[in-house]
Amino acid sequence: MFTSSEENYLKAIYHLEIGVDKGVSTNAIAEKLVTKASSVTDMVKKLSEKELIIYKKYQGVSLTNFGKKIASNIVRKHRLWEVFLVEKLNFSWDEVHDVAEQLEHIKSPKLIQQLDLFLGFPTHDPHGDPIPDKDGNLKAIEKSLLSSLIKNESGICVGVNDSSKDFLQFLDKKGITLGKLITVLEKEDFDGSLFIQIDRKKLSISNKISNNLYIKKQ
Amino acid sequence: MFTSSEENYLKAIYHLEIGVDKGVSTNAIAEKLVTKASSVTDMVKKLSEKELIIYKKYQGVSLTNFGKKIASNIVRKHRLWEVFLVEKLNFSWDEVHDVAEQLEHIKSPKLIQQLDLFLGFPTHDPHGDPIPDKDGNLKAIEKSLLSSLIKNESGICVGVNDSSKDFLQFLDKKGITLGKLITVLEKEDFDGSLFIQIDRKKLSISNKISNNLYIKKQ
DNA sequence: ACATTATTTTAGTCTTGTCTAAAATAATAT
DNA sequence: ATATTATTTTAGACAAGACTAAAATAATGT
Ligand SMILES: [Mn+2]
Ligand SMILES: [Mn+2]
Ligand SMILES: [Mn+2]
Ligand SMILES: [Mn+2]
Repeated sequence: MFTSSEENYLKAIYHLEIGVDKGVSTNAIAEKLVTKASSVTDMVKKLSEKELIIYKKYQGVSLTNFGKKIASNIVRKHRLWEVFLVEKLNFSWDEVHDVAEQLEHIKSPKLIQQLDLFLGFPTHDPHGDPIPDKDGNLKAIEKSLLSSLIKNESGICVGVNDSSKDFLQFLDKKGITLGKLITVLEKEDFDGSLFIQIDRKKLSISNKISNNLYIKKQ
Repeated sequence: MFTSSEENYLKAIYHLEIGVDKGVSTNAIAEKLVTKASSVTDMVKKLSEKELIIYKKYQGVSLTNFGKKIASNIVRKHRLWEVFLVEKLNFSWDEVHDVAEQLEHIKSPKLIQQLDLFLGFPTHDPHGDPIPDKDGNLKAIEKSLLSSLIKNESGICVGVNDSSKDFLQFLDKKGITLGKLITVLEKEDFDGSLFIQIDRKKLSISNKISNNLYIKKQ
């Protein structure tokens, strides 16, 4: 149906337009896809021709319903494959992304339907991100940034805001994984750092870390 | 490392040079890949530049050891994915090929290593074809065409020579699947057709069929 | 041996997706 | 209001991988 390149542009726009009400800028897409603005302009014209996005010169772009459907399906495939890699093939959560970037472009509706079944219809990927259903709907989980907790509050770790290898490996090193209970013992006002309890360990984490960890308050 | 297109050419040459001692012809490759001879000439020059094949004008081509390694690895991936689709995702043997054609190009050594483990190190794919190991070696199974059996001989069905959807679905319809015991009850000399027993059923099959079914004699 | 046919290669073109450099437009600052 | 800067688009080029048509070479038949 569509080329891998087209799919990657749709996916980028899908992620970029979340939570913003104006069009996604050419430069934003270029940065996300590590390409040049001129290349983006070219592709954006093609996607517009195919009614996947709305595009007016200098105005940025937004997905049509059709485009949204295609894009969310790529995200769905990406996240299902990530679950597969972690649950069935012993990958760790910092190893799955690059492979999923390839697998998400495999074309076979039956494959994804059966994979979904095989995995037991997961709703979230290994990073806590929701998996869209066939219609693109996603089950929003109520979550807050760890940095928003105050002293003596606690919650379960349910996701990350930054999925980079570096950050995920850092969390592993500190013993922070999804499902763990975190309690805020102290909060330093001057730098926003937290002194937390996780398992039997107490540790101090910077504001940069707590701004990238999602918690389900309890 | 290599593009999907390059990998497809290498795989085609790999399959075509089995059992022949002279170079694989341009036309043979073109036919297998459903492309034009001129396109093949172009690609063959590139692969030759990269030391994947030996090519001299008008002489046909053959894989170098390096090319053979790359090609057998694609075949390995193709067949492991076919096993996965049948064993884990409820695909039937006539549905797996097209998806495997895509999956074989996914680049991740860890993925294949873990898939192999997950599947229990299978040696053959759903069509009875051997799965090359990491070094390209394949475990040859002794097998004969069903058409070579004589009256009252029998054997286990271990593979197909034709993996087309049509043929595989025909076999399903007749209840012929890998692992089944087949006994030749009668052999007609004038058309080579066989009257065989499989399970409790007796049926007649044409020479065209028996020429595409591999049997392990017993 | 030579004419005919089949195969392979070359030459030139096209599409996709990228790039650089330059031009056009929009946003911002004085 | 105008100058400066930032963003976006256009123009032109390139590489990969395909194609058609024509030329070159090899194979075959008489
Ligand atoms: Mn990912
Ligand atoms: Mn993810
Ligand atoms: Mn196959
Ligand atoms: Mn097979």
